[in-house]
Amino acid sequence: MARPREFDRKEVLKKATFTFWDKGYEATSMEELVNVTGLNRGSMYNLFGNKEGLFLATIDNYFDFIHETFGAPLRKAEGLKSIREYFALVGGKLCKYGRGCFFTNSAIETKSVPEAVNQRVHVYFRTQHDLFSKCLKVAQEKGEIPANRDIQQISSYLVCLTQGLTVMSKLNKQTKTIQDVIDVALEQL
Amino acid sequence: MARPREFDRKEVLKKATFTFWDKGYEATSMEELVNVTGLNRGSMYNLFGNKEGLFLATIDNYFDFIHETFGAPLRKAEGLKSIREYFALVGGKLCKYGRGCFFTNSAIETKSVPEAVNQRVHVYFRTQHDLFSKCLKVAQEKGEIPANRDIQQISSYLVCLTQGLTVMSKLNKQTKTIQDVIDVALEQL
DNA sequence: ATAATATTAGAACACTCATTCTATAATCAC
DNA sequence: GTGATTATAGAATGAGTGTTCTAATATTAT
Repeated sequence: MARPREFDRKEVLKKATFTFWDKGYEATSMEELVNVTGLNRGSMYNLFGNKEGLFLATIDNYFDFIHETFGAPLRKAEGLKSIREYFALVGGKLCKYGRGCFFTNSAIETKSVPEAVNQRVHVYFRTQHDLFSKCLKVAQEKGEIPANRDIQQISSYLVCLTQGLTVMSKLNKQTKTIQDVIDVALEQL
Repeated sequence: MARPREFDRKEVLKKATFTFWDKGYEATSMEELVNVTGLNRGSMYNLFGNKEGLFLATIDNYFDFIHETFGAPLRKAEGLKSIREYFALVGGKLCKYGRGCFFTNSAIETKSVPEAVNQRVHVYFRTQHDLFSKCLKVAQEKGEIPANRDIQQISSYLVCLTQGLTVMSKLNKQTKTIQDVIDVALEQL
């Protein structure tokens, strides 16, 4: 039998995620990742293969985080209430972390990032769109929004809103501005 | 007297701008910039000092481009009409180029980009906010929007919308989706 | 204790990066 | 022409990159 690991894969991944999320794929060096995780270089390559593999792992890790944290209100699909709850949550967290969204950041960096990451980013935004659609459908059944409104259109609008908020949170850290935008944006629903 | 230049500074800058705009600061090498501009390495450093200087020059060049192209309808300040015109223009160009907005991309890359660039990015978004405000004020005077609405709030919302569209144009190149979002977003104004 | 396996620390490698330097060629005023 | 100046082509530099390798150390079942 062999010597057991001295580190926790989850912990390592978490630290790497924050680093990539903060600085992007290209600007983050393995040197820095080794320092920040405290993990040995060799163990790093053993665990994740290479920089691409590690980045993919952090993207997956982030997806799980998003799914748990922000997906929850949308999956309840209780109509407009769920959507308002979602944006309240997003607004709060965006201001708190000030890093924007890891997926959005990677979407902007699309030309440098491994192709597998681009695919996951697309899946994520499609998932988000679908979740909005389901909530809006319920809202329509409840009579919260007019029956003649195009749900796909509004879903795209809400995806756009999320991405806009994401960028703003990297520029302007004032919680009030983010909250103002959410208020105006959801007024019409 | 000395030998005259064989290149046009404006042309060089244009090519460099597209490259940085497309790939970002960190992922673009001087090697590539030398190839893409056709300019000699030495002349490059003579003209712009270093990579930072060149990037700053492209950011300024891009600002002028934006100011001329997209600023025009907003500076007319004819109320809601100007704002609708602006988003029609933005929607069209975003889809056509598929590069997003150079300022937004740089805002996301904020940690790697020279500090002077971050300052310019902030100035740009403040300018955009102010232009929206002026248009909305006129709209309010004309009675196009209710007198009790908060203009600063709506301006922030429109800035957010622009940034969201920008990100979407890098993800989804369908013109229809972009147009759909603009339609929904401006419905309430 | 021994054998087997894993982790560690860090040297080594090949490559790319931004930048500088050198030598040559081209242009102009005189 | 001469001399001054500048562009050009590309070699050279030194630091940083992702990755691999080596040797030593630690752990555990037997």
